[in-house]
Amino acid sequence: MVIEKEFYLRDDVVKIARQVLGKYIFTFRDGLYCGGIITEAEAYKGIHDRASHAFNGRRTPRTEVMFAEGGVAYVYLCYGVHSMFNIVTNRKDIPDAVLIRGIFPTHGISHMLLHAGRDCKAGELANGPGKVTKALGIHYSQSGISLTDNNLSEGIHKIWLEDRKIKVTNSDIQVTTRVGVQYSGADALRPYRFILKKKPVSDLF
DNA sequence: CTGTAGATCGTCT
DNA sequence: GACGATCTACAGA
Repeated sequence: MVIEKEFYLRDDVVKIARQVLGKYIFTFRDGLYCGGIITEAEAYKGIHDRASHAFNGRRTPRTEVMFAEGGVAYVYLCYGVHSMFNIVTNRKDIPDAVLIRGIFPTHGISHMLLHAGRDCKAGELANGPGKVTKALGIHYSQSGISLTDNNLSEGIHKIWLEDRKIKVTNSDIQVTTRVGVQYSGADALRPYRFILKKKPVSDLF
Protein backbone atom coordinates (compact mmCIF):
# COMPACT_ATOMS: atom_id res chain seq x y z
CA MET A 1 0.00 0.00 0.00
CA VAL A 2 1.25 3.46 -0.89
CA ILE A 3 1.70 5.55 2.23
CA GLU A 4 -0.76 8.43 2.05
CA LYS A 5 -0.57 11.99 3.21
CA GLU A 6 -2.17 11.41 6.63
CA PHE A 7 0.92 9.44 7.66
CA TYR A 8 3.14 12.45 7.05
CA LEU A 9 0.81 15.08 8.48
CA ARG A 10 1.06 13.77 12.05
CA ASP A 11 2.90 15.93 14.52
CA ASP A 12 5.44 13.56 16.09
CA VAL A 13 8.37 13.51 13.69
CA VAL A 14 10.44 11.34 16.03
CA LYS A 15 7.75 8.67 15.95
CA ILE A 16 7.51 8.94 12.17
CA ALA A 17 11.28 8.52 11.82
CA ARG A 18 10.96 5.31 13.81
CA GLN A 19 7.95 4.15 11.81
CA VAL A 20 9.55 4.53 8.38
CA LEU A 21 11.95 1.72 9.28
CA GLY A 22 10.82 -1.39 7.42
CA LYS A 23 8.80 0.65 4.92
CA TYR A 24 9.76 0.61 1.25
CA ILE A 25 10.91 3.62 -0.72
CA PHE A 26 10.58 3.56 -4.49
CA THR A 27 11.62 5.79 -7.34
CA PHE A 28 10.44 5.63 -10.91
CA ARG A 29 12.49 7.19 -13.65
CA ASP A 30 13.59 6.34 -17.16
CA GLY A 31 10.88 3.67 -17.19
CA LEU A 32 12.48 1.73 -14.36
CA TYR A 33 11.70 1.14 -10.72
CA CYS A 34 14.26 1.21 -7.99
CA GLY A 35 13.53 0.61 -4.36
CA GLY A 36 14.35 -0.92 -1.04
CA ILE A 37 13.59 -1.23 2.63
CA ILE A 38 14.40 1.78 4.78
CA THR A 39 16.94 0.74 7.38
CA GLU A 40 18.07 4.02 8.91
CA ALA A 41 16.46 7.41 9.51
CA GLU A 42 16.87 10.54 11.60
CA ALA A 43 14.34 13.07 12.87
CA TYR A 44 14.83 16.85 12.61
CA LYS A 45 12.32 18.56 14.79
CA GLY A 46 11.06 22.06 14.28
CA ILE A 47 12.53 25.48 14.87
CA HIS A 48 14.04 24.67 18.28
CA ASP A 49 16.28 21.87 16.99
CA ARG A 50 19.76 23.36 16.55
CA ALA A 51 20.72 20.48 14.27
CA SER A 52 18.02 21.41 11.77
CA HIS A 53 18.43 23.72 8.82
CA ALA A 54 15.19 25.33 9.97
CA PHE A 55 16.54 26.15 13.42
CA ASN A 56 15.30 29.45 14.78
CA GLY A 57 12.69 29.61 12.04
CA ARG A 58 15.25 30.22 9.34
CA ARG A 59 13.50 30.43 5.98
CA THR A 60 15.66 30.61 2.91
CA PRO A 61 15.03 29.51 -0.66
CA ARG A 62 16.60 26.18 0.27
CA THR A 63 14.79 25.54 3.57
CA GLU A 64 11.40 26.92 2.54
CA VAL A 65 10.14 23.46 1.58
CA MET A 66 10.64 22.26 5.16
CA PHE A 67 7.84 24.63 6.14
CA ALA A 68 5.44 23.08 3.64
CA GLU A 69 2.69 20.64 4.55
CA GLY A 70 3.99 17.11 5.21
CA GLY A 71 4.38 14.60 2.41
CA VAL A 72 6.90 16.32 0.16
CA ALA A 73 10.63 15.81 -0.36
CA TYR A 74 13.32 18.11 1.01
CA VAL A 75 16.50 17.36 -0.92
CA TYR A 76 19.63 19.46 -0.56
CA LEU A 77 23.22 19.36 -1.66
CA CYS A 78 25.78 18.47 0.99
CA TYR A 79 29.55 19.01 0.70
CA GLY A 80 29.05 20.03 -2.89
CA VAL A 81 28.68 16.42 -3.94
CA HIS A 82 25.86 14.55 -2.21
CA SER A 83 22.11 14.99 -2.41
CA MET A 84 20.40 14.31 0.91
CA PHE A 85 16.80 13.09 0.87
CA ASN A 86 14.36 14.07 3.61
CA ILE A 87 10.64 13.53 4.08
CA VAL A 88 8.88 16.70 5.24
CA THR A 89 6.28 16.00 7.93
CA ASN A 90 3.73 17.81 10.10
CA ARG A 91 1.43 20.68 9.22
CA LYS A 92 2.26 23.71 7.17
CA ASP A 93 4.72 26.08 8.84
CA ILE A 94 6.09 23.43 11.23
CA PRO A 95 9.47 22.44 9.73
CA ASP A 96 9.86 18.78 10.70
CA ALA A 97 11.73 16.34 8.48
CA VAL A 98 13.01 12.76 8.40
CA LEU A 99 16.41 12.16 6.80
CA ILE A 100 16.64 8.78 5.08
CA ARG A 101 20.13 7.52 5.87
CA GLY A 102 20.04 3.95 4.60
CA ILE A 103 18.05 1.41 2.61
CA PHE A 104 18.40 -2.25 1.80
CA PRO A 105 17.93 -2.51 -1.98
CA THR A 106 15.26 -4.95 -3.16
CA HIS A 107 14.05 -3.67 -6.55
CA GLY A 108 16.04 -2.59 -9.59
CA ILE A 109 19.35 -3.46 -8.02
CA SER A 110 21.17 -3.68 -11.35
CA HIS A 111 19.95 -0.20 -12.21
CA MET A 112 21.08 1.11 -8.83
CA LEU A 113 24.50 -0.37 -9.39
CA LEU A 114 24.68 1.61 -12.61
CA HIS A 115 23.79 4.76 -10.67
CA ALA A 116 26.49 3.97 -8.12
CA GLY A 117 29.04 3.49 -10.89
CA ARG A 118 30.83 0.69 -9.10
CA ASP A 119 30.26 -2.86 -8.05
CA CYS A 120 29.40 -3.79 -4.47
CA LYS A 121 27.14 -5.98 -2.37
CA ALA A 122 23.47 -5.02 -2.12
CA GLY A 123 23.87 -4.20 1.56
CA GLU A 124 26.63 -1.70 0.80
CA LEU A 125 24.85 0.00 -2.06
CA ALA A 126 22.79 2.48 -0.08
CA ASN A 127 24.08 2.37 3.51
CA GLY A 128 24.54 6.11 3.88
CA PRO A 129 22.44 9.18 3.08
CA GLY A 130 24.49 10.26 0.08
CA LYS A 131 24.52 6.70 -1.24
CA VAL A 132 20.73 6.36 -0.89
CA THR A 133 20.09 9.22 -3.28
CA LYS A 134 22.78 8.13 -5.67
CA ALA A 135 21.43 4.57 -5.86
CA LEU A 136 17.82 5.70 -6.24
CA GLY A 137 18.67 8.46 -8.70
CA ILE A 138 17.35 11.28 -6.52
CA HIS A 139 18.77 14.75 -7.19
CA TYR A 140 18.54 17.94 -5.18
CA SER A 141 16.73 19.60 -8.06
CA GLN A 142 13.74 17.44 -7.04
CA SER A 143 13.35 19.17 -3.70
CA GLY A 144 9.69 19.94 -3.09
CA ILE A 145 8.10 17.15 -5.12
CA SER A 146 5.18 15.31 -3.58
CA LEU A 147 5.50 11.80 -2.19
CA THR A 148 1.74 11.24 -2.26
CA ASP A 149 0.36 12.99 -5.36
CA ASN A 150 2.30 11.02 -7.89
CA ASN A 151 -0.08 11.99 -10.68
CA LEU A 152 1.06 15.57 -10.25
CA SER A 153 4.71 14.73 -10.81
CA GLU A 154 3.76 13.10 -14.07
CA GLY A 155 6.36 11.39 -16.12
CA ILE A 156 9.65 12.81 -15.06
CA HIS A 157 10.43 11.33 -11.69
CA LYS A 158 8.38 9.89 -8.91
CA ILE A 159 9.26 9.08 -5.32
CA TRP A 160 6.95 7.38 -2.84
CA LEU A 161 6.83 5.09 0.19
CA GLU A 162 4.94 1.82 0.57
CA ASP A 163 3.94 -0.25 3.56
CA ARG A 164 4.35 -3.92 2.67
CA LYS A 165 3.66 -5.10 6.19
CA ILE A 166 7.16 -5.84 7.36
CA LYS A 167 6.83 -6.20 11.09
CA VAL A 168 9.23 -4.04 13.08
CA THR A 169 9.24 -4.22 16.87
CA ASN A 170 11.11 -2.03 19.34
CA SER A 171 13.69 -4.76 19.83
CA ASP A 172 14.45 -4.59 16.09
CA ILE A 173 15.46 -0.94 16.39
CA GLN A 174 18.67 0.59 17.65
CA VAL A 175 18.35 4.19 18.83
CA THR A 176 21.36 6.54 18.86
CA THR A 177 22.27 10.18 18.53
CA ARG A 178 22.39 11.82 15.12
CA VAL A 179 25.45 11.85 12.89
CA GLY A 180 27.44 14.93 11.93
CA VAL A 181 25.57 17.45 14.07
CA GLN A 182 28.10 17.97 16.86
CA TYR A 183 27.80 21.72 16.34
CA SER A 184 24.29 21.67 17.78
CA GLY A 185 25.11 21.43 21.48
CA ALA A 186 22.57 19.62 23.63
CA ASP A 187 20.44 18.79 20.61
CA ALA A 188 23.31 16.65 19.29
CA LEU A 189 22.61 14.29 22.20
CA ARG A 190 18.96 13.66 21.39
CA PRO A 191 18.01 10.05 20.53
CA TYR A 192 16.68 10.90 17.10
CA ARG A 193 18.48 8.31 14.96
CA PHE A 194 16.83 4.96 14.31
CA ILE A 195 18.54 1.93 12.81
CA LEU A 196 16.93 -1.34 11.79
CA LYS A 197 19.02 -4.16 13.19
CA LYS A 198 20.11 -6.75 10.70
CA LYS A 199 17.73 -9.66 10.42
CA PRO A 200 17.73 -12.80 8.29
CA VAL A 201 16.33 -12.04 4.87
CA SER A 202 13.78 -14.79 5.42
CA ASP A 203 12.24 -12.67 8.19
CA LEU A 204 11.57 -9.81 5.81
CA PHE A 205 9.63 -11.51 3.03
C1' DC B 1 41.42 -3.12 10.62
C1' DT B 2 41.80 2.35 11.73
C1' DG B 3 42.58 7.15 10.44
C1' DT B 4 42.47 10.97 7.40
C1' DA B 5 42.85 14.04 3.21
C1' DG B 6 40.58 15.71 -0.69
C1' DA B 7 36.72 16.29 -3.54
C1' DT B 8 33.40 20.08 -4.84
C1' DC B 9 29.73 23.76 -5.14
C1' DG B 10 25.25 25.69 -3.57
C1' DT B 11 24.03 28.39 0.11
C1' DC B 12 24.25 31.89 3.48
C1' DT B 13 27.01 35.65 5.73
C1' DG C 1 34.69 33.78 1.73
C1' DA C 2 33.63 29.80 4.70
C1' DC C 3 31.38 25.81 5.41
C1' DG C 4 28.73 21.44 5.24
C1' DA C 5 22.81 16.19 8.30
C1' DT C 6 29.32 12.80 3.34
C1' DC C 7 32.01 9.36 0.62
C1' DT C 8 36.04 7.32 -1.20
C1' DA C 9 40.67 6.17 -1.74
C1' DC C 10 44.69 5.39 0.22
C1' DA C 11 48.28 4.99 3.80
C1' DG C 12 49.80 2.69 7.70
C1' DA C 13 49.58 -0.99 11.21
